[in-house]
Amino acid sequence: MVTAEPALTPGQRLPLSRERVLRTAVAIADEHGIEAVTMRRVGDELGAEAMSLYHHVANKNDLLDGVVDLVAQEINDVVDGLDTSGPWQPVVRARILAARQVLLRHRWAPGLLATRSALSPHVVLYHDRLVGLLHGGGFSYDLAHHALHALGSRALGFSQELFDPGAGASAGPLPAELAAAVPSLVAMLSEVAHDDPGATLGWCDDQTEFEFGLDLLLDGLDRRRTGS
Amino acid sequence: MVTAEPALTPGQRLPLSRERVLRTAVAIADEHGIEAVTMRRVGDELGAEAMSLYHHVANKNDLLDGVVDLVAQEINDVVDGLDTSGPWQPVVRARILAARQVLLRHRWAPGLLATRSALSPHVVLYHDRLVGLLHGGGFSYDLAHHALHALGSRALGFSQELFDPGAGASAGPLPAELAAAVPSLVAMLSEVAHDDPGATLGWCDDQTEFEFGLDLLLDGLDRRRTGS
DNA sequence: TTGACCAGCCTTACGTTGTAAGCCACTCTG
DNA sequence: CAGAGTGGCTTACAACGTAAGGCTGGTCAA
Repeated sequence: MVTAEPALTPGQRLPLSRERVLRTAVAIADEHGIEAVTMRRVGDELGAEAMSLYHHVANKNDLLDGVVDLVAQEINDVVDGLDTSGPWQPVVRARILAARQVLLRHRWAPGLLATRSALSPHVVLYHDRLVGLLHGGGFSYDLAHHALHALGSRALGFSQELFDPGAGASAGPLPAELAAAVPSLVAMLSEVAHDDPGATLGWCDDQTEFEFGLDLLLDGLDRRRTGS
Repeated sequence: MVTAEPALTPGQRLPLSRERVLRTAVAIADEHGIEAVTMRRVGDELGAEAMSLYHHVANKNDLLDGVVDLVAQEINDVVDGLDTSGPWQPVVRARILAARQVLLRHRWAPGLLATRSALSPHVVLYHDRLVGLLHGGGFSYDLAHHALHALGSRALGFSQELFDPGAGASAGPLPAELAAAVPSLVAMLSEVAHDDPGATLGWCDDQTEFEFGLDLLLDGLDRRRTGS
């Protein structure tokens, strides 16, 4: 039972709608992972047949696009409430970290975001506001443009980690024969106290590391801005 | 056990092997995209049946893991030939840009890399060498660890772009009603001369923008290293 | 030499997926 | 009241990964 429903006269069913379909898909993904989102499953959850969904979404691709946009909308709802006064850097930083918090509620979302080619209106909106803040903070549009590229997915609060250097410490050591071949990693991992394997966003992207990389970029951008 | 290739009498068929299966999968992906890589298709291409592949790969997941590792191996083959003398920063920079060149030959690879959870031995090797270079260049292991996280997928030569700010310029303007809602983006795009929509790596990640973001990170890391 | 074994191929079949096609029951509108 | 949506449902199909097992030729111990 995924959605709270208004009281209906018994026997009557709440009609489907694009909104309900998308929200149900998000709920399923939150609870069982994105791979559990199938047309039949979404239909089941709504007490309908898979084919009925096609009256509200064009196809599964469209459904996933809608799901992404819904998450992006959730991000915008959060960041629009943030204070935008003061120097650009803490403002942008807080905004990105707030977006990140939303994505932490939908761990499957970064992976989905990354595979969508169609541009979600709310993702575009998000970046528009970001450019506005940068420009208002003294960035030329040219530098703001570079900034968007440089931040990449970090602008929305996640980063792509291809391989988790901390996994060897927490999830058991590397396979022995591989460990012998990677002395620098072994040395690094034995020295790094990676004692907070807490909230990660997919690819060993814990909060501290995310903020480190983000600040590296923001500091660098500010230096480019002031021409120092 | 890798058997040397036997001289075949004409009409006889080259036997399958994990190596051949993986190389064929890479070839199919290069030519028709990663979604064209199905067990049946790989089998066809080898003149064999889909089920025969299972004698050489455990399942499709294993096949894709192998494909990723093959690409990573190709990267290692290239970067191992690079000069590693001199200051760390240009050495690492050149190495990452060389890795990028390999990925540009396999445009589907970044997307695949991003979805694999199992760690590829060659990806691990690549990062080991990178850590070695950083440490040799004056990084503490702790800072090197942060550096890996900060670079993320950029260490291997690509970046995750969720939305292409240049697409509006090259692929026709945004939908009109959306354009009206994003004044900052419109202003930015009208000012930015985005005249080289050439070699991109998936998500509007052209060479200039990639290098801009990379240098931002490398400069920042060097500053952290020297404690300035 | 012979017989057991087995690696490496093939065939058949099943469950799951997205979705095309079409039926039917409403509710509007002319 | 006729006709046209609108929004459900049923049926059916092709493509996918892969389980199960058959055939065949080569290897090797007895």
